[in-house]
Amino acid sequence: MADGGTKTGAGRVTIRTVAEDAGVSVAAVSKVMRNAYGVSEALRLKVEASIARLGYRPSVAARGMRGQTFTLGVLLVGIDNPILPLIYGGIEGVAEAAGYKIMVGVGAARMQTEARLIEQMLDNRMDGLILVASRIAGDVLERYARQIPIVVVGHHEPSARHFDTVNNDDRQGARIAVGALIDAGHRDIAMLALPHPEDHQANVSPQRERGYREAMAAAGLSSFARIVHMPQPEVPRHAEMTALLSGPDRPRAVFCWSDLDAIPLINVAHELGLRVPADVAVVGYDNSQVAAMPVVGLTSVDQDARGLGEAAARALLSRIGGRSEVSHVILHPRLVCRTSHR
Amino acid sequence: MADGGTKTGAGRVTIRTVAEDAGVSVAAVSKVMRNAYGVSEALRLKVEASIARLGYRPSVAARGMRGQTFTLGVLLVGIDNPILPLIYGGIEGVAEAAGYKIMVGVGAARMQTEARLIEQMLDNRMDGLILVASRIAGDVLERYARQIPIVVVGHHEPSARHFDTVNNDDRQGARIAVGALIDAGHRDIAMLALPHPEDHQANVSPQRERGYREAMAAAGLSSFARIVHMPQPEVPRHAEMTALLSGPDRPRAVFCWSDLDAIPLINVAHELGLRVPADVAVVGYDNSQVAAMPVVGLTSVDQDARGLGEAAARALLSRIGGRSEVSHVILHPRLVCRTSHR
DNA sequence: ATGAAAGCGCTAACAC
DNA sequence: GTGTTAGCGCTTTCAT
Repeated sequence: MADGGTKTGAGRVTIRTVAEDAGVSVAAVSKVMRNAYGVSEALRLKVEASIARLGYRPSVAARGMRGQTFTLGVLLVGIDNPILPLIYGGIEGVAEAAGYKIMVGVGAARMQTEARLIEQMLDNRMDGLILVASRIAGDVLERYARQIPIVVVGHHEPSARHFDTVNNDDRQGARIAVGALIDAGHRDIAMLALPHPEDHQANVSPQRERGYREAMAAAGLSSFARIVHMPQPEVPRHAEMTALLSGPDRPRAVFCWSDLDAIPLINVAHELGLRVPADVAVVGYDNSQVAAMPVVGLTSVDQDARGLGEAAARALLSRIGGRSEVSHVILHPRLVCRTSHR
Repeated sequence: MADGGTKTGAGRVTIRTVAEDAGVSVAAVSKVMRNAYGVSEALRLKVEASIARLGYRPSVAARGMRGQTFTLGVLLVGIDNPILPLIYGGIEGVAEAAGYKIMVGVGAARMQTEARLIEQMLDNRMDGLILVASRIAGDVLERYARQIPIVVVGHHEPSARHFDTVNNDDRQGARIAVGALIDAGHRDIAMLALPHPEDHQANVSPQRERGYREAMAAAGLSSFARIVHMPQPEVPRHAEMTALLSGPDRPRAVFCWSDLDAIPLINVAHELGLRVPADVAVVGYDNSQVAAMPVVGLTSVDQDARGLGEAAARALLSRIGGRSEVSHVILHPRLVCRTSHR
């Protein structure tokens, strides 16, 4: 392997180097590093001086072999979903303030990859894990949760007992979105949803479908209700969307499970010469940056992504701190109105 | 801390567990794990059976204390740049095929954060580092490169000696973009660039500025050449762009250093009632997903982001493998034509 | 309050 | 070809 290496080579400053420099024991240095109990002010000062002078940085690897690594693992499903940076920002803010580092694992939305990623984090001795928009089933997570504190964001598992969840109220968000469409005078409102998942109600799309149905029913519009499930992610959605908007029974309005599909839908409408919202109104979910662009002007549900991240980090830290009762946080979404729905 | 823990607790399967189960020494197991030289087929089979049966996974932390971790660190500046997922995909493909894991560090574009991130990766005993769009100065990197193999993507340091670089030819890309504008009949072509960096020519924007000037000069249009530098990232660019497009000497065409600014510019034009490209033509750089949307239709330079990632990973692996001569890879960009430039 | 020493799980010499 | 063993840098009892 490469020469350099961080290995024991000549230069590397270890806890022992510091101890010798400060004229104390390694145990003393260790205690100072961890703010442990039982160090005199004088000793702490000496040690801190040496640490600063030598530029000592503890090895996370060595730490991980016995104690905490003070590192949180964050699992992201792909890095192309525009909501992720916001969630991540929230996590980072809280974690950093508490003196924790973050390592990110990026997984395509394949379940197998995700499981590998969790194990990788385990192998790296993270102190805790935040799973964002994971697709892994609840019972599998319960098993992992026995090995490491876990918080899940964007996946509804209200009956989970050994890991925490943080979500926005997807049903409510959908009701708000559909309500806005109804208030704007639309009746023939369709919904664009993800393909049917195997593990029923845990994912966000099915939750939003429920909210959609509830809102339609409450307005006496159940007869208009229809949910179009997108084909698998591998299949291009373009054809499906074109079919939806060019058929004879084209809906007058569409509530999309996510901006990820709402924005392409607006583009398909544009291609077909349909005006938004005059010919077809659209509301999305996530209030992503692209939605806010004037040429798009997509009305969208904002789920306070940063708040989700912050709540997740707080939950994880309290788990690490010893809490064992489960915690399920639900944040309230709000609608951001632009030009696409009325 | 939390009960569970991955610590030595009851269950954890270590190399010793495997050794006992297989009836061999720990060294034997270690060798099998690393495909090291000198293990009989019979022994290897026994050990592999035990590993599978016990579900053994080596601790990266422990590995890192003596040997390689088989983990590559990837430093991303923010996760909101749409080109990053592609680069990442390229890195991951090559790394995975070679049996390496990846850990991602996410840093806002603040330089101090980046340095911290590098040290964090060092602390975690990564085998090598890929820095994507880093802003860190070359001499600082040279220093870090003595401790760990480093490859930099999207930062021109042709004279670097201890770390490798992988880039697209930003000057050429700019020349192609400006050439397309000239071919479309435009003469009054401005360029939108990043704020002037301290470390002159290393970043991509200044390289693209050079290409812009060269192309303008070659066409005898130097008198039209003008580069508008965006304000610092904290300041909203909106006002600056509005000023550019609404002044009396509004340019007829704009080459933008990145889609990141080209897309907002198109939106500003839209707000001002300007038609693109009839009133103002626009060409961007990076060929991001949003650029491809029909409502945007942005002509943009594609720098083969996935190829950059793959080249970077290959370079890093060969560094780790022992190469010590420096390697500077340059890929060739191509223009993707849409509706915004003619 | 401080330090000595026993590991943590693994790799890499070095014996056999 | 296989096993023994000495660390890697740190945390953590347990003496002092």
